[in-house]
Amino acid sequence: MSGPGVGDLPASSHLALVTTRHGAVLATRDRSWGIPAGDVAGVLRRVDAELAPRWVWWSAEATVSGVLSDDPALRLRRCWDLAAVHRLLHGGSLDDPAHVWAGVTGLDAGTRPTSGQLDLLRPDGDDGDPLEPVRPDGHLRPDWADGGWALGGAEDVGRRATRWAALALQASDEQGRTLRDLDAGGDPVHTAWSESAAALVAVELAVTGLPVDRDAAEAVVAGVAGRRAENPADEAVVRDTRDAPVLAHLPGTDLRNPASVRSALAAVGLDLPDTRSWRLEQVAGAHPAVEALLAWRKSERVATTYGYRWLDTHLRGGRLRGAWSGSDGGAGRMTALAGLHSMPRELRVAVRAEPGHLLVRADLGQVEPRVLAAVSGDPALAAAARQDDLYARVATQLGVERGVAKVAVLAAMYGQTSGAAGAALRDMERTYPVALAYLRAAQDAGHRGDGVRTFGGRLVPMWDVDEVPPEAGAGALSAYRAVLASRGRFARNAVVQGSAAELFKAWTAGVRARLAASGAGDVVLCLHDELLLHVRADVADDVAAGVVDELETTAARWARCAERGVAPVRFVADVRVLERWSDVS
DNA sequence: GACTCTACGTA
DNA sequence: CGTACGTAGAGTCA
Repeated sequence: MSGPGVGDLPASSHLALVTTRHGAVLATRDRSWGIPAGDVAGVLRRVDAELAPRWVWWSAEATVSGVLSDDPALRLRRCWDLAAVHRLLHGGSLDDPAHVWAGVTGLDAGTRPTSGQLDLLRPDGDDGDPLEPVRPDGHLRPDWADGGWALGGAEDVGRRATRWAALALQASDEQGRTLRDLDAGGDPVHTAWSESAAALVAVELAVTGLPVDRDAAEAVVAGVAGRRAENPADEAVVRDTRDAPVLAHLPGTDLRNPASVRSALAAVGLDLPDTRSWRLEQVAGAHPAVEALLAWRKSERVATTYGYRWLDTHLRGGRLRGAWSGSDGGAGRMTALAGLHSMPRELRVAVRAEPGHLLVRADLGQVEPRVLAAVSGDPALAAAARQDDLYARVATQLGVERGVAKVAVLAAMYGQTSGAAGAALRDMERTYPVALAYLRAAQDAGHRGDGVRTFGGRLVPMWDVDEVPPEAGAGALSAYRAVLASRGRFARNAVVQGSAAELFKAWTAGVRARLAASGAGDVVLCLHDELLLHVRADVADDVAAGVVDELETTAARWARCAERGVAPVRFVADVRVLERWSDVS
């Protein structure tokens, strides 16, 4: 068998893709094509270029990772990621085929069979045709759900892959129907597209990696944490050198044991409830040991987490790589391993464009309050969000200093009620009643234990809380109330943070599409509201302009939901062309 | 070895 | 009694 001819497929339609170690299968509703292993990347490249299908797969991770190892520059344009859409619709982090199929069929995933149960309870395997992935009870057979279908000879695997591809198409149709009926402020179907793109970006990011200059990185590490140790004994020498300045003030302290540090500080007259940095900073002048300890903490952080071991583990061939998730956590932000989301700013000087290339850094300004204005439909906050500096306008509207206004807005979104923010919050209630009511509704839902949905329709489920019996003591009761309150704060924040994540990913998906079309370069880092691109130097300025343009496209799409009470707001990005991430301009 | 606690880097 | 995430070291328990 060979790849499909161009005329064999309808353009711009859903096209299922399943990859195996023997090759791949493409399928429409009524036809399928097999592709031998060596041809997969080439055929996908050609079909994508000529027909621009929306590729349907169970997950980008399972389907595309292998293809990208053969052809790292392959950029498939549009996709429908069943796992990503499942998480959008149903929340949570479980998105394996068994859960996806349970979501599609409306079955309770908790009743799905597992391979263990199959062995124990059904020794005969008498649960239907082994060539049919769906059992009579509607669940996937465990040996299909866990990938067992892909084991065996090329012919058998090819047959099963064809069935698996057909099932993926069926699942995507059903997900699409559910999304179209979903009651959300935004556009769930479009969100499904961008969330699918984000899942693909996650796979691409793991392959592409962040360009890091090892010498520059090691120079930073050396300056902050000391030289590279030559052997385990030398390791102790370097560590003692780091510790010495603090031990001069607090002899005999185990710096890595918070209890030891706390009692050592108490011994010099500083009785603190804990030894966290922000608390130490409050008493910085009280004793020279505090300053030494703060400096030590910084260098110890680099030494243990972002030092030579980190570089040796994750930096290869000038690229720092880690696994990514396109939507993780409660609100569906992207996450990254290998410390890619939390490397200290000091190390950004080592993130450097390769020869002939430049970085394009773009970060969204004040994105969460702008998102709040849009999704809540608050006219006054939206008016502020049409300004370059939202907080300045809020300050005018509240009649306070800009700094106070910023704290008040952030406090409202995070659910803070104490301190100076508490007072400013009352002014917020008066000035932005619609936005505050929106936040309160989310908080109330979370408090009750009900899930909330983001603008794009992502379900953010709430966790269960053990009820306390009526005769419970005051302590148990207040602990219970505290847990309910934390659930409320989480929900209040999730509708903003999650919707902002959707805006970011829609923007990122568009930027990625432009990069793919022009061949200008790659997305190399996604940092919640900041994008880092690595592009050919000769087109860097064009790419930067495209990034701004793409943000306007994304914002306009959001504004099109205006008839549903969504306020048109402006989203702004600071876009710069740089050699090093740390560069100011 | 799995788990919790403390701590801290990023947004 | 301000949100989310990932990583590491020390301690606890088995």
